[in-house]
Amino acid sequence: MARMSAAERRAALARAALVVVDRDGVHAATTRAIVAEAQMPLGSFHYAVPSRDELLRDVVELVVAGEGDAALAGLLADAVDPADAIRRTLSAYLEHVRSAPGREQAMFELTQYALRSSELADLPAEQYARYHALAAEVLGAAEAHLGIRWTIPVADLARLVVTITDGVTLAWLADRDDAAAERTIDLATTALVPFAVTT
Amino acid sequence: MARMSAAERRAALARAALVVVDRDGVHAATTRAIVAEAQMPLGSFHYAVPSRDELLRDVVELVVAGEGDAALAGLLADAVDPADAIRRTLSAYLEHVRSAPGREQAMFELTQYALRSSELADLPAEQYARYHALAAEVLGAAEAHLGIRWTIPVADLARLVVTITDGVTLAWLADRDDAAAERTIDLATTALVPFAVTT
DNA sequence: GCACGTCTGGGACACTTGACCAACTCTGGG
DNA sequence: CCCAGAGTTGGTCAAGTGTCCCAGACGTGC
Repeated sequence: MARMSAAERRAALARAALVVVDRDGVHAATTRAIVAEAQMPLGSFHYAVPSRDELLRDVVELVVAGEGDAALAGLLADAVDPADAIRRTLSAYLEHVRSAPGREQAMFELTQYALRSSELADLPAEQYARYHALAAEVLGAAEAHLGIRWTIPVADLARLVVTITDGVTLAWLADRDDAAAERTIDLATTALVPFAVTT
Repeated sequence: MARMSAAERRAALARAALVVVDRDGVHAATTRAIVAEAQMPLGSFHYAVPSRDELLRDVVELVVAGEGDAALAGLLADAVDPADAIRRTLSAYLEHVRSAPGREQAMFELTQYALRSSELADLPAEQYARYHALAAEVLGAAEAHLGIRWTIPVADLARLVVTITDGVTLAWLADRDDAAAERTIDLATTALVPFAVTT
């Protein structure tokens, strides 16, 4: 194995763990599966990381960061009106989920796992705070880009948006019904539009 | 141990497994933990059930059935208008979650677990079909009780409602923010009301 | 009364898991 | 040059896992 610092090795292990969790689920992310994915000997694991839970914390960080990048990537591009913008944004999110279902499922699994763990119990709250902040950021940017104003506090609307994306994702993961998911997004769009007024 | 048929024993094991899953999570629902909860010797397990996964299938059935009872229990009681009815129903659901967070989390965990398992992969689709049907039933009953009509197909609206309850539950489980959850419900109510017209 | 099929329950097996260690190798600063 | 400390690695441990087995107890039909 190439020589690398403990910090680098830890980061590499976190990336490998994410690959395993994505492909096989959290319950399959054993120390051995992770080092196999990272092509390291088992001994390296506890040299770079104090415990398995500690590494999973890193993985959550990784997932949350990745989620942010995807959400912000050029969504408000060329929408003609608020309804179009909302629909496109939600559809883009669904597309993001469809392109990597395992990763999105891993996100849920990690949240549930953390909630049950005494050492990781604080993570989910932080994780969702980040999601809500991210959604608020997108909504705030939309005001400027579309020449509109939200008639209710952006923080509240952000939470509702995350609620909808989570719910749509969960149902789609369960039944993989693309058409139904699109219809739900259309409906949600119709329901959200009245919260925007043109300035 | 009292004498009982294999079928009865299987049902008792399923109930015990649900208690364990509720309290400690799916990953803690080992054969030994389940038989300990049911106060049975370990040997009884594989006499009554061919495999652990097979029992988890029963548990999902149990949860889904219980969920249905809770959702239908006197929700449309005494609402003065559609908005009130929607808000009360969603709030009642949130209260249901708050009173038994472990069970609701267990529901999500079981869904995710089933999605990863090759033998249980068909369960989540069925599970969500039941949820959607249940929501549609409630919405249909609301039309009669409230003297309204939904302006869009009830099936589509049902999926949106499940989307919202799932999303609200997920966020609340993560941050336990009662006030924020209530605000989300208020907002969702406002967004849904336009889909109802009085007849 | 008695055999036969159902049920009981303690023990065992083969395997996986997270964690740890002691012995080795390499590298950079004095 | 050399040596202290950082990094590497295979082996090992105790605990826990799902599954299976079998000797016995029970209760029911003949």
